[in-house]
Amino acid sequence: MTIVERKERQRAERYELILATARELAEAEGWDAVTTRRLAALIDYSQPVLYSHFKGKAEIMAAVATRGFKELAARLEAETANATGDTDTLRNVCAAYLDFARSRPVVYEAMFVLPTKIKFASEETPPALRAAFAAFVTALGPHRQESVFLAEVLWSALHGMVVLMQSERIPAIGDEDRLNILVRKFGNDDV
Amino acid sequence: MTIVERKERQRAERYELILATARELAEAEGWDAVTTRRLAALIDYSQPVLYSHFKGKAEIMAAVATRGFKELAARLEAETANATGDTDTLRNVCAAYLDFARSRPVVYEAMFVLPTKIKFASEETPPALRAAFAAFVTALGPHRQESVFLAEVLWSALHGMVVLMQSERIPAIGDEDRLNILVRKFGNDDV
DNA sequence: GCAATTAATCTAGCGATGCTAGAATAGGGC
DNA sequence: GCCCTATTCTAGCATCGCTAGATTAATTGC
Repeated sequence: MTIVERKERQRAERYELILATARELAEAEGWDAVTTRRLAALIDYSQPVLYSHFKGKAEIMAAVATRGFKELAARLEAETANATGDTDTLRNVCAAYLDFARSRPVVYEAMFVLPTKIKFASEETPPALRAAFAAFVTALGPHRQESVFLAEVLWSALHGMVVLMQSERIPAIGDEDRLNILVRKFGNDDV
Repeated sequence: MTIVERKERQRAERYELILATARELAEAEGWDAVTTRRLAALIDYSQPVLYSHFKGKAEIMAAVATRGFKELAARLEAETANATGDTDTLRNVCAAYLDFARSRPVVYEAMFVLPTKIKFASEETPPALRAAFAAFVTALGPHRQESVFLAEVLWSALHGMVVLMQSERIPAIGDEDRLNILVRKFGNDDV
């Protein structure tokens, strides 16, 4: 069985190599530059090898996105876990979300912008994605009415800020100010 | 000169035909289906004719987007103009924005989602786009601190709701509830 | 250790895409 | 009616995602 194991391990390594290379190429030149030919050349294999791991380019991007969900969830949960009960938890979670988007713009794009087959807000939703959303609900504090809708609106605002900034539709400067406003508006002093 | 005039008029008509056809095809099957070949076939001309009007597909989409800015600005200004001073102005403007996105999803996509050469928040920004943004500032009411940043955050929230809904990342139901929350949070009772 | 079988990988190609150079065709001016 | 100019089309390029079939490598059976 050890031969089979070795093969499986090598396949798994190549799977990871494809994902890492796709992400790096996207980070360097954008998703449009991630063509199956370039990706194959970068991993020193021919095109069809990609299709033995993934059904197509979209599935590669979905896999990169799934990794992103895990990282995002970890970052957000780190903030809610450390929550000392002070009122800064909401701000910290929002800041962590914006930081993630800033540090991994193309992964963010695959997760939340580009067409994806990943199901949101359904039973098939990946656990990491649910966890990330749950962090918003937690950060908004307990005992609030319509907390799911509230979290959706907060997330919408953050997402809007991210994509409008990334596409240069709102200025990069003002970042901090906008976060301040958002936290003030969604803080726990109910209006 | 009458012959030249006729030619110019025919060219202008064909320009409009291209834009209308591109929009209709996008509305029917999405922007991916708007290929230069299909578009040319639909207007009963060959491909290169498109390039005598536009530099490329991106420019056609930008032209459709520009028309969209005008329509959006008109819709939003209709709400701020009718403002009787009551507190519903903000809600009406937000609702008008969401309605526009709902009624013209692909135009909205060209305006605010897809990569575009149209400059936002700069001196080259089209007047209609400025007017639309100004409507948000107005709707938020006078004498408010950081009114531009505030408007940017409001717009971000609305945009986030639109794109996350259109890409099925937040559920279609809850629409009304989310609007209620947003208006409550951004209402003029400063916190 | 060698042949036969199976698995892995590659070459080559299909039907599209956006875009364009050069040929063909129309139209207006004299 | 002829010529010239402007318009439009035909045909093709490079590239895209993806795949069938040939080819090579690895594994198994003897």
